[in-house]
Amino acid sequence: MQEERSYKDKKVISIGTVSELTGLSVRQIRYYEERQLISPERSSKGTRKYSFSDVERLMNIADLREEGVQTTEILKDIRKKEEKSKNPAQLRKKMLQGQLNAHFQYKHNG
Amino acid sequence: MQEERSYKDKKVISIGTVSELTGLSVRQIRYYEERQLISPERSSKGTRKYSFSDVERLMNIADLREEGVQTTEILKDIRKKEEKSKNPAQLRKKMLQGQLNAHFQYKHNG
DNA sequence: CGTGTAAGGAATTCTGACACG
DNA sequence: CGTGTAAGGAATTCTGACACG
Repeated sequence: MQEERSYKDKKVISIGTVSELTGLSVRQIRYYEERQLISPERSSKGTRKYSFSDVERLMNIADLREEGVQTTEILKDIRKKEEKSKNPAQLRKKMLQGQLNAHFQYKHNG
Repeated sequence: MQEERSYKDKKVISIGTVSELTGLSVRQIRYYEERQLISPERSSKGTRKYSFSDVERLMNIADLREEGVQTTEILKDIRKKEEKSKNPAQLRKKMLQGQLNAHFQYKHNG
């Protein structure tokens, strides 16, 4: 419905609410922005506004940080993922490759 | 995907942002709550939180108010609509009736 | 590197109330 | 009835910085 997508990406949530939603401190959320892991928008008065997508991404970041992954590494991961989603042809190719791998593995094991 | 639905109904937007999104004043938004046209949640510290659904409803309310419809009437409208969406069988019946009406009207006019 | 905290200021939100109509 | 506004207080958000490690 296209409308649904816009809800997920619309930046309307303030940092305090994001903090509650993710369990991260306000300080952490601002720091991840400094490291370019997220890019909130600014409201007319300068307060940060986040989308549900941002919240999800922050939860991923939180998980990775708990595993000890540094923000620099996380940034690389994010860039890889974005590259993929911007190149559907390449994505399909990789998925096909995955299926082929699974296929041959099945034959070998069977 | 079920997830999408949750974005639309999750109450995370503060009143100032809702005001920007709808063009209504903060005073108006609070008043419509007093008249039971909307029911935001309260955050841990007592601030009102709205969902995208609430924002949409407020835009409808704004349109009706501009036409001069009083809040009491708007409340009735809302209750009617909610009744319908809670009774799918009745809803289908009404839609069928609508189709029948359109059919006969067509025959008469043609 | 990643995060806590105190600092000072600006803007938000809340409630109850008075005003106008 | 519907909405604006001033009032006083509490909580939020912002930035730049110092601290620890």
